[in-house]
Amino acid sequence: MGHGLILTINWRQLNVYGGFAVKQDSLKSILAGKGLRLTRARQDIITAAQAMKGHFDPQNLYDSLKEKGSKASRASVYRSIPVLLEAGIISEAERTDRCTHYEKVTENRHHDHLTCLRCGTTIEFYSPTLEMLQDEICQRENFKGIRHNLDILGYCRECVDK
Amino acid sequence: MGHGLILTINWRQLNVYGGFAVKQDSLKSILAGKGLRLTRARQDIITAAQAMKGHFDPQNLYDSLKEKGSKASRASVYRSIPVLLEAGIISEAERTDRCTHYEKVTENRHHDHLTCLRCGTTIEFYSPTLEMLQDEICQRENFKGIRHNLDILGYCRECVDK
DNA sequence: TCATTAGTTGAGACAATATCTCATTAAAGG
DNA sequence: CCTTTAATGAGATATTGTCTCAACTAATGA
Repeated sequence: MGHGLILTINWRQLNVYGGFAVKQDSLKSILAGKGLRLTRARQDIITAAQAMKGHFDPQNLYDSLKEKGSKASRASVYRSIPVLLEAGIISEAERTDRCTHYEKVTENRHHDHLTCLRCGTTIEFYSPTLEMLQDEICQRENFKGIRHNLDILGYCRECVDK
Repeated sequence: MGHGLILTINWRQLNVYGGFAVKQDSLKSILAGKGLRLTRARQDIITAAQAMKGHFDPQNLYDSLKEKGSKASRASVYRSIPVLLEAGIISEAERTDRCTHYEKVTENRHHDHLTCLRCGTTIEFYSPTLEMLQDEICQRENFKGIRHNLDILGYCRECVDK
């Protein structure tokens, strides 16, 4: 499971995550393969998303764009999110009552989250067994799993006694 | 994991889920123990929640109340949801981009969901192994798990080829 | 280079969802 | 009853997400 799409793998190879630039031409051709264009707004959004630290929601991303002086609109941010998801640039981190949070895809592999109900801290974890188990469940139910969200809510070490 | 709280267990014992009435006195005393009152609005909301079939969101619940002629306001519905959750009367079913969906807690044990990205169908499943695995993960991370949400997104049997 | 085509955009309207305010009501316990 | 205080309803407000549409621009081919 995890990120799954072939496109994801290409993106991962194309992007150098230490702060280096993305190879524009290759990026462009991948988008082209999907009938998409690498426009200014899309570039700005991709750059901003890759510069985000930790979890962020669409509004955070928009704010960050404004800070950098980009003209990209809120609508474009929302419109780009499915693209960024499918391209493997970002992934869903957690869904709150308010909105969905995302995080950039880095060299880290897929992971799930423990979220503290008191202080809001999130602890990332990855369990291969859990991933396999989910694949099994999907098979059993004749379901083609694409991705998943597992959020375990509770209390972290610091908050458990309070 | 699953529902976890002591209060939940009490509720489960108090409520007869086949359509019988909730024992008002016990219910009241439990609320009292938390400094809460069993008001008319709260009663209506609890009754309505228990009468809901399948998944529902706050608006569905409010609509249902109006159908039954209750005066309870939308604000009260939103205000009651955390209470109903903690009391184990409802549980979170899934979070969409728009809002959170809930379902009443019945004699069915806790389960997770497979959600089809195309037609929106949800398939419920329960895996004891998966539950145990999560407990292990929590232990490993020194985290006190209270509840969790696992939503596997993908394509169901009918939609996988389309 | 220029013209055509079609995907994309920004702005703001709009819709949907959630929270807040506050005067009023009504439980609970004397 | 009376007091105290949680809870309420109504509507204002804030937040979040989608939609429309004229203008723009990337891609393509002449």
